[in-house]
Amino acid sequence: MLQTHYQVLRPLTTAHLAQTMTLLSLTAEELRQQIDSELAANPALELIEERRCPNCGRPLPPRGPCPICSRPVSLDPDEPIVFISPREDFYTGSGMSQEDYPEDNTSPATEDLPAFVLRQIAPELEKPDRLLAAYILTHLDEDGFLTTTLAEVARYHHVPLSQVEAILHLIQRAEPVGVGSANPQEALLVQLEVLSETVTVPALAEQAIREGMDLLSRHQYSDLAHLLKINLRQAQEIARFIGDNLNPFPARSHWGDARAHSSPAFQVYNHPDILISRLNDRPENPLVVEIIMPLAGTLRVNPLFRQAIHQASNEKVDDWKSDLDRASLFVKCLQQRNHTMQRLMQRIASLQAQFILYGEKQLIPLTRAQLAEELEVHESTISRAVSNKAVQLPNGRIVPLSMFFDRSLNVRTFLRNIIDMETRPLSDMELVSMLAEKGFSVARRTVAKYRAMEGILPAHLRHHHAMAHA
DNA sequence: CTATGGCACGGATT
DNA sequence: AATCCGTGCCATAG
Repeated sequence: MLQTHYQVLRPLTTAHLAQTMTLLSLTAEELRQQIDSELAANPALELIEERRCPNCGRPLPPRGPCPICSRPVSLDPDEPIVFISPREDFYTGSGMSQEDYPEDNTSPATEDLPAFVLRQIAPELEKPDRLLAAYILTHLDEDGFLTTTLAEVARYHHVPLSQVEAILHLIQRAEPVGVGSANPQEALLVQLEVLSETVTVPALAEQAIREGMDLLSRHQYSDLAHLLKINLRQAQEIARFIGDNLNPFPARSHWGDARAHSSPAFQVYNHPDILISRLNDRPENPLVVEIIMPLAGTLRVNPLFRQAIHQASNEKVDDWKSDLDRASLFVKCLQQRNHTMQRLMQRIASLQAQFILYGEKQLIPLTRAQLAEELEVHESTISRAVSNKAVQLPNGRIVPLSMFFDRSLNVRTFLRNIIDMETRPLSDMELVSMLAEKGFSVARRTVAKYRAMEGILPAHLRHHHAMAHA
């Protein structure tokens, strides 16, 4: 069913293997950078124009017909359609400029973020610094994060790094506070610092963000408590403070359209690397899985370059030849990455279709090792492919791809459910038997841990707030 | 005495 | 080889 036009599916050389592995573990965003630099460095590589399906207007995968329109009618409706989807528009890569901010969108503050910020800080800057600030501000994504590095800016403008740092310092402290940070963590730290000038903040909040960022975003409060050497309740208080007062995405216009459950829910999500939706949004249709290729068009070895090599002068010919080899290697590796991702997602989407459609209760336990065996690849291949990637589910939630391998998520969801519906606070022991009825055998101690993970207080501290459901 | 969190151990997973 | 996760044991709080 996968029409793969290339002969080589098995790495031929160690170079091939190494590069494929590297590419596999990159997110779409990182892949974009990799491709950009490769394209810039190698004249033998060529980007050919994007093809769109004449029928539905979608960008087409590198080869073959439109995966949606040309789908055989007889196709098994339970089998997801998986394909590589070139969508440059998802990324505000290197060439982004002001008009990327839509005018008609939301508050006046976001109508033109760079100008808005620049206005605030311009009075404090000399003219050359103002230019530098403007330059930095054009390298923000829609969450207000830097899409470049300070070192790069400094190099580009031939100024000392310290100067750039000073300007960024100003930018970050302008509204929206934290804008221009490299990542959510940095943004939170800046916000915390600014906040601490006016109000008192929890003593360990900074350490929590600095060292426990991932625990925080995954609601693993017990582990956070452990890390900070405090008790669970204090950890939850800190998390709550952070969730209430700080915003990991300072410039995000609508942040949290798919909010999670109870507590201060914030999740660190980047752009999705994979999109899952339902064909035409019709419930009876199969799932559509798009693996994002952050590129408008297709990469290939430039045939003209290949011809020209015969006329190359003798001293150049070796260089050209190596360019050619590199280019074709790169293209091959890219194809291999896509092929692996496609097979992987095909299998995952098929196995976890119920989860994708009906939620966390339906998640079936799945290990990377198991999948590796089925797909006949090495375990580490699956690991690389899964790590650092984000998936957008049909309901709009963006979750890490690793969630498909979460061994206990379904149990925890049931647990949450039981506690939501309880009429009197149930002890962990009672919860164990409730779960047993649902077919989960877990130890008492484990229930306690799951509770903590979900940020649910122990029985004697739970009261009844039967209402409060949206 | 009961309920729960800390710590640590071992097996599974990455 | 390193890390994660479920579990048992024990101390402590109520």
